[in-house]
Amino acid sequence: MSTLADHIEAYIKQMLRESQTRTVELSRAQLADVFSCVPSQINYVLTTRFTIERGYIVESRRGGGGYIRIGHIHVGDCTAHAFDLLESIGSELTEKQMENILARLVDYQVITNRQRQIIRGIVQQETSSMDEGKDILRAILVRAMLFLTIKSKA
Amino acid sequence: MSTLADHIEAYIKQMLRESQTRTVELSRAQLADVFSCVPSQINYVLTTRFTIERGYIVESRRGGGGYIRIGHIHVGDCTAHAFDLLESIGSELTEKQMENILARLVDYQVITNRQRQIIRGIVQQETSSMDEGKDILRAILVRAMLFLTIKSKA
DNA sequence: CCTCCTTTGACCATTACTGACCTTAGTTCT
DNA sequence: AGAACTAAGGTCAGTAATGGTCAAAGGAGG
Repeated sequence: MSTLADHIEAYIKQMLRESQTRTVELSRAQLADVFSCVPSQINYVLTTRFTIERGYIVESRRGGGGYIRIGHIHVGDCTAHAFDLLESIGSELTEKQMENILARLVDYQVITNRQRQIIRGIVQQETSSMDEGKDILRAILVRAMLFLTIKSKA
Repeated sequence: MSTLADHIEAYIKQMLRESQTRTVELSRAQLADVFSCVPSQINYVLTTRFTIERGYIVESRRGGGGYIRIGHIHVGDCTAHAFDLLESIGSELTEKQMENILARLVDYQVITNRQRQIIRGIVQQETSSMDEGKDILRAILVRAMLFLTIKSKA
């Protein structure tokens, strides 16, 4: 965690944690000012880190009294939600899609950060020597490992 | 007789030993500079020495503020046997071979009986619709799930 | 010699950050 | 009501800063 974008991300997540409603409203210009950066840097952080794939919803309004509102989708039963996520994996899974799923499962505390790293390593290991079909094998592997993890807990 | 790669390996391992968290973060370019070599030499060392089989987890990020992070997973004696078993899995694994391995792992208390059943189910699920290559996929799946289980414990 | 491991470098991919320019919404003046 | 002004936020393309890949060359040992 060392770039400006990382710090802004952490800052927003902290605000989210502190808010009861899992929603924060902020002013782009003000936030940019806090971090002494250009306002568009905020957009950069929002579009790269607070995506719908990771469970965030960002709304905004321009003009006078404009704002940016960030919400985090959280479900009561994390395990159930994890199952849904897993079932959404089709026959292929790109690295980006995998990252998003892992990020959400870490968020939901269904897997630990360490487990995420291990899963990444294993997938990389197993797919590295392939020249085609990586996405297919990745889908199978991720599904298998996550199912095992989730079911082992239940 | 030690090569440059050996020195870099030793250097990183030293850093790991000195770190409290068993994790080090480094800059590829800087490290290459320390050893006056091309940056890709670092990748060579990482891919040949810091593999998941040897218990290392390597993460990296490109771009501004990029980094390479290396973590180490200790495996206890209780799981050492399990590791040997896993490494004995070749490119194919029949159902019988799988059953043998699972039985031994249950014996060693590396996995529970319940986990064995879950693994069976997942393998069944994933291979059922294939008409050839089942043994290959089974090898990959079992290896992945068992690696994950063992390493998650460490 | 032949093979395997090491080393290098040219070329590639990804991520972060900035600034000029654009769009939208509210407010005020005529 | 309409025009002009003010106050937000949005886009996008360019630049810089990293790390990744791969094939070819080099070298040590058998």
